Amino acid sequence: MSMSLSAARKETFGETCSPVMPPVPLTLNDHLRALQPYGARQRFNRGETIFSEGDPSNYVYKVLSGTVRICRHAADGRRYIFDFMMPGDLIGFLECPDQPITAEAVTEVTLISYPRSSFDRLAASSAEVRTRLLCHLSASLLTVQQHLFVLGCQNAKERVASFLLRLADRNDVGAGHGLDLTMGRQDIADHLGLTIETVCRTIAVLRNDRLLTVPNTHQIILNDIGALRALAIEV
Amino acid sequence: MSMSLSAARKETFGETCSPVMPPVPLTLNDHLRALQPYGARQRFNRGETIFSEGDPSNYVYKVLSGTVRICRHAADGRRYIFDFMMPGDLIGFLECPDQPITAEAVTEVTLISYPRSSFDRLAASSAEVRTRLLCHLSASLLTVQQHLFVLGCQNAKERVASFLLRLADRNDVGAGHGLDLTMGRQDIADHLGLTIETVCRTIAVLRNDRLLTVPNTHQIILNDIGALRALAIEV
DNA sequence: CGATGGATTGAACACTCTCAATACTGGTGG
DNA sequence: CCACCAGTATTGAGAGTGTTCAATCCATCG
Repeated sequence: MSMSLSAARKETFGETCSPVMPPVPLTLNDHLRALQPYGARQRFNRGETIFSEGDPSNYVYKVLSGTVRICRHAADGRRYIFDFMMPGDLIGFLECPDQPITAEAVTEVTLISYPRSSFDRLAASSAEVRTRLLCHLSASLLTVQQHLFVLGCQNAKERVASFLLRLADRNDVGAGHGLDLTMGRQDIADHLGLTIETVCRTIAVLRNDRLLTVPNTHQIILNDIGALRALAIEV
Repeated sequence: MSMSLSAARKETFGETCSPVMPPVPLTLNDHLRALQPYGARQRFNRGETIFSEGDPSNYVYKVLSGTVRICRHAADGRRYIFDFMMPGDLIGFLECPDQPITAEAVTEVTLISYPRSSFDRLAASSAEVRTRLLCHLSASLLTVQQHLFVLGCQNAKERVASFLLRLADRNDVGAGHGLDLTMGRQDIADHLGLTIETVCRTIAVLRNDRLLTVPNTHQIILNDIGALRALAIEV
C-alpha cells in the first residue's frame, strides 16, 4: 500500500540533517506533471458516472478532490466496489482498450483527464516513466491482493476494522483524530462484501467496544488503533 | 487470463525499428526465450515451498509442468490462495524487493527460474518487453478484480461454478470433456473463501443437478456449460 | 416545516461454518 | 494379494454469522 507516504512525511528528529541528498526517485505523479498542458480539469456531481465499463479507454484521470468509486455492476443489480480513489490517485492507467470497470463520483469530484495518447507518448519517451508505471501497477496488485485476503478470510468485524485502518493510513489520520468517511454505508458494504445492515451493526459493535467514536455518519474517530490492528490481523 | 489484451494497443514504439510489415506482436513468453541461457530448471515435490513471503525476490519463475499455489498465511493459520499457476504462467514478476506472497507446489512441479537481474536487464533493454510486461500486469490485475467480484458478491454455488469455468477456460476444456482438478478440495476452498465441507457439498449439489459429472476426485466433467455460466453471472 | 434518502435497529430466516463420524484413496508392508 | 494406514473427501447435525424484510430514526434540503 502507501507506506511510502508515511515514510516521506516522517520528520527528522534531532539535528542530523541528511548530509548528501540521495537522488530521490521521482514518483509517477511527478512525471505526470509533464502532461499538465494536455490535462483538462473536470467536475462531477455526487453520483455521476465518470466512465462506464466498456467505454473506450481514451483518458487517464487523476483525482484532485473528492472520492471516486471504482466498481462493477452485475446484470442482476449486484455491485462490487473494488476501491475508492482519492486525491492524488490515478484512474484508468491499465493497459486495456476498453475500460474494464466503472468509475462514479461518490462526492463532488474534480479531476484532471489526460488523453491516453499523450499518456502513452510520455511512457514511450521515458524508460523511467515506464519503470514507475510498473511499480505503480505492482503496488496496485499488492493492494488488491491484500483485499482478497480480507474478503476470503475475514469476518464482518475484521473487515470493517481493515477498512477503517486502511482509510486512516491513506489519509494519514492517527488515533483520536476524526476520520472522514466520504462514502456511504452502502458503498462500504459493497466494498467489503457485506450488507449495509451488517456494516451498521458492526460499526455499532465497535462503538460499544469503545474502539470507535462516531460523532456523525460521515466521521469516525479511531480510539484504539492497536486493538483495531489486532482485529485486522493480516499477513 | 491474457485473452483480448494481446490485441490491445498495438502502437509500435520507435526503438526496435520495426520493418514495414507490422510484425505479429510477440508475447511476453516469446521475449522470455531470450533468457533461456540464464534459466535453471527446478523440480519440486508435492507440498514443497518454492519461496516464502518475505524472501528476497531474486528470481522470476515460469511454470513448465504441474500446479503452483500462490498464497498468504496469516499468523493464526488462516490461509488465502490468490491463484493457481499452471504451465506457461509466470511467477514473481512484480516490482517488489521482497516476495509479497508464498508459492507452493500443489503437485509435482517443474519450473524455470530466471535471475531477477537478467530479467530486469531484458526489460531495460527493450521497450517492447516493458510494454508486454505492462500488459501482463494489467491482465493480472483484471483477473484479480474478477475474483474480487466473485468473493464480494457470489454465494457458494456461484463461486464453485466460476472457479470451474475459469479452470476450463484456461485449460481449453470444453463441455463433456474431463477437466483435471490438480488441486485438492481444501485448496479450492481456500481460494474461494469457503470451507472444504462447503466445497464438497456444493460440488455434490451441482452433480445432483446434472451440471457436473465427477468420475473421481481429481476429475470433473462439465455437462452444461451454459447453465454454469448462468450461475457465474459476471460483468 | 414536510419530504426524501440514507442510516439504524429488530426479528426471523438462510446460508455457511463447525464439529463429528464415515467413506474413500493411494501407498506401505506383511 | 490383502490388510492396514494416513491423508483426503464426503456426509450429517447443530450452531452461528450474516442476510432479509420491515419498521423507525435522522439529516438534509426543497
